Amino acid sequence: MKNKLKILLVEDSVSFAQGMELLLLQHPKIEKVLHTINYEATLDALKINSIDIIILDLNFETKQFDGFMIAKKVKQQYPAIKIMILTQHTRKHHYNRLLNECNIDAYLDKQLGIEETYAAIGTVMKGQHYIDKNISEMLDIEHWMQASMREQEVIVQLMKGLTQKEIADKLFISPKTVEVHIRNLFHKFNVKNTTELVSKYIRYKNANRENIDESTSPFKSLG
Amino acid sequence: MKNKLKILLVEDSVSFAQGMELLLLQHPKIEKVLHTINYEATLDALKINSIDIIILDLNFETKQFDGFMIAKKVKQQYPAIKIMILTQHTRKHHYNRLLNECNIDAYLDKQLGIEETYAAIGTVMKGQHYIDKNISEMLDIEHWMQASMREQEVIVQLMKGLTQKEIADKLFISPKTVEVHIRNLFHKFNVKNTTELVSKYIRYKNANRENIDESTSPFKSLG
DNA sequence: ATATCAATAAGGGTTTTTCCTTAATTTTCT
DNA sequence: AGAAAATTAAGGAAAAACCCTTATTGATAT
Repeated sequence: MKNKLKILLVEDSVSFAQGMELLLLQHPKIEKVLHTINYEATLDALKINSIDIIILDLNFETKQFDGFMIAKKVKQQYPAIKIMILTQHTRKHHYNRLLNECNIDAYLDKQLGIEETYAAIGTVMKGQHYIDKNISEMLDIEHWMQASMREQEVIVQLMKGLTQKEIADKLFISPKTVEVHIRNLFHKFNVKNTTELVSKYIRYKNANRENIDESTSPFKSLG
Repeated sequence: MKNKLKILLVEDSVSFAQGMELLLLQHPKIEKVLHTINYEATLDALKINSIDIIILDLNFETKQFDGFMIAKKVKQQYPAIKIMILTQHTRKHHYNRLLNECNIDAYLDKQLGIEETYAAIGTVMKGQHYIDKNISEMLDIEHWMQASMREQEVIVQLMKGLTQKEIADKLFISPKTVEVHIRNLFHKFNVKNTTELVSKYIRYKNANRENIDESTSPFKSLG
C-alpha cells in the first residue's frame, strides 16, 4: 500500500456521511473522500475519479437505494475497487448474497468505531476479506431470528433470575409450558442450560445494540 | 441556550482530542472547541477565553494529569462553567468524589458515541446532571471488583453452560468447592441463581468493554 | 384443505442446583 | 506476627431444572 487511498462513501444519510468523512480524512493514508447518495451518482463518480475503496452503507429499508445492485455493478465494471459494506441490520441471506453474488471485500457493523473501519481498510487493501467480529458472531447465532415472541418473553424473565414457576405466574401459563419454551430454545440455539442460553442471548443483543439503533445519525439536537 | 457554546477539551491523548474536536464542531450549537493537555494549560486557557463547558478526560493512570484537581480548581474559580467527565475506567469512589467534592455536571463513558455527548451537553446546559446509562448501571454492580480470581474463573465456565461437576473437573477442585464459590457470588452480587448471575456479569463486562479498551485512540495504523 | 408451526399442557423420572452448617488450609494485608 | 479474606471441602436435604413422551388448539402458509 504505497499510494494514498481515495475512498468513495455511498451513504444516504448525509449527516452520517459527513461525520464519517471527517474521521476518515484524519488518517494519514487516506487522501480523498468522495460522497454519493445513489446508484447513478455513484457510477458517475467512478467514471471521472480513480477510486480505491467504496464504503457502501446498505440501507435495506429504502427501495430506491439498492446496495446490492450498486455492489454488483461496480464489481463487474471495476473489479479492482474494494467494496466495504457498512450495515446496522445484518441478516444471514444478505451476508451470503453480498459475499457470493456481489464479491464484496468487507462487512462492518455501523455501530462500531472508526478504528474498526481502519483495520478493515488495511486488511482489504492486502487483498483479504474482513468480516467484523460482532457480525460474524451475530451470524453464528442468527437463529435468534427464529425465536418466537413467547420464547423471547421467557428469556427476558430468565435473565431477571426468575424460576420457571415464577415466569409461569407472570405470563399466566403453566410451569410446564414455560419448561417447553425453554427446552425448545435449548434445541434451537444448541445450548445445554439456561445459563448458557442467556449468556448467548445477551451477547447477541449487545452485538446488535438495538438501543442505539434509533439514531442513524450521530448528530442530534441539544434539546 | 441562546448563545453558541464554547467548549474546552482537557485530554492528554492528542489524537483522540482531535477526532473529538471535529465531531463536536459538527454540531450547529457548538461554536468553538479549545484543547489543553494539563493543569496549567487549562487554567491559562480559562483566563483568556470565556468557556461554557469543559470536557475533562479523567485518566487515572498518569499522575501528572490529575483530573480531580483540575475539576475542583475550576469549579472554585469559575462556578458557572459546566464540567463533563469522560472516562473509561469507572470506579464508585471516583464517581462519588467527583460528584460530591468536585461538583461535576456530567459523567460519560468514553466508549460511547458522540450522540451521548450531545445529549449530555443539552442536559447540562439546562442545569441538570447527566450520568450516562452504562456508567450508572456499572456502578450498581460495581461489586464485581470484589469478585475473587477463582470466583471469576467459575463465572466464565458457567457462561459456557458447564455444570458444577464439569467446572470442578476443569479447575481440579471438588464440586462442593465450586458450589461454595457460586453461593458466595450470589450473596456478593445479590442474585438468586446462576442465570441472573451471568446475566449481570455479562452486562457489566459489556458496559466496561474491556476488548476495546486497549485502544485509547481511535486512530490506528492501517498495517 | 391440509400440512406446518406456535403455544398450550401433563405425567413421571433423573440430574443439578441451591441452601444449611461446619471447618481446615493458604494467601494477603496491616 | 496476627487478623482478615480466599480457597478448599463435606454431609444432608429441599427445590428447581432438565429430559422424554404425548396431546390439543389456533394460526399461518402453500
